[in-house]
Amino acid sequence: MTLRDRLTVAKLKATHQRMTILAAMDDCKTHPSPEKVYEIIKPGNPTISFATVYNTLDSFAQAGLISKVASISGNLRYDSNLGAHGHIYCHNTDEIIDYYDEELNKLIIDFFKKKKIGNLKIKNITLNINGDKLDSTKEVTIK
Amino acid sequence: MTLRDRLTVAKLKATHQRMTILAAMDDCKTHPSPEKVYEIIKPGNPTISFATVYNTLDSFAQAGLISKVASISGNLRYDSNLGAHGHIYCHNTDEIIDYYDEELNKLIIDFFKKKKIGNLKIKNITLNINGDKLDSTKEVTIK
DNA sequence: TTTGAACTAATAATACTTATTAATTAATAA
DNA sequence: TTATTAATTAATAAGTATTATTAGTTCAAA
Repeated sequence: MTLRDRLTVAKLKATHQRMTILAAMDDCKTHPSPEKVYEIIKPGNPTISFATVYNTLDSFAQAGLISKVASISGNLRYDSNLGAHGHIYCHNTDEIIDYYDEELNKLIIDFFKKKKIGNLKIKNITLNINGDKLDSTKEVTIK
Repeated sequence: MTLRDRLTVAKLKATHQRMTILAAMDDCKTHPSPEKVYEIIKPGNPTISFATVYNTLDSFAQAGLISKVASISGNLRYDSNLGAHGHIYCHNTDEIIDYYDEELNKLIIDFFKKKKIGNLKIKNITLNINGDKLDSTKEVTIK
């Protein structure tokens, strides 16, 4: 689906600013802060204001186009990956890395089929792995 | 262990302010923000400043006496429950509720015995359940 | 096109967090 | 017990992050 159509489906007017920001989120594999998104689009779109980026990301999250990610550092972070997945939080580098494992996903789904949580409309269930990178210049590896 | 001893073990001087704040955290079953902790102790300790509460909570977290909890709303939240447990995030009420299930805990531990995550020193693994309370005047129930 | 509601840019206001510093306090040793 | 000293605190200033305001602009429907 095109950027325009996705915005229309979300009942948001398809403005240049919004399409630019949505495209940037699509491309961004990290979990960027509003500041970071602003830096990414700034060179190609010098007239888009920071407040617009900030408010637009919030409206995208409200509309379900992206999601907010809880962060330890306290800063806002957004996630363009809407599928079920977990996160690895590297506290010492402030990185948030996606974690997905088919088997784990199934395990969790099966578990919550049996469990009942009342008075709550569940949006999603995610597994968080908290830790510190040992070598901050290298990647975290999963196998 | 007494409040005094716990502070001493953590290599923090056992001041009146710290013992007051640590006791408040012990009693607090929610996951309070610095502001909330300040409100709790204020009536009985009108001379303790907000900055002291703020900085003290941070030093407690550094020392491992309590832990920081990631929050969606972006505000700092602390947790006095240091055992392995997950959280239920109610986005519409900004509540964070502890979730612990013996079977789930075992499932996750067993899973990560098999998985290897490299270049990361894992502190803890928690399951987050995100959702909205249906009736915000009532509790979330688990069974 | 024209029209009107939605949106944006710029910036002001507010809220949150961190830093500074003089005064105070706890823990140690005399 | 008191003196000493390094750590801590209160008060507040400074720095960031977030939200609100508003005049002007843009989009999309007619």
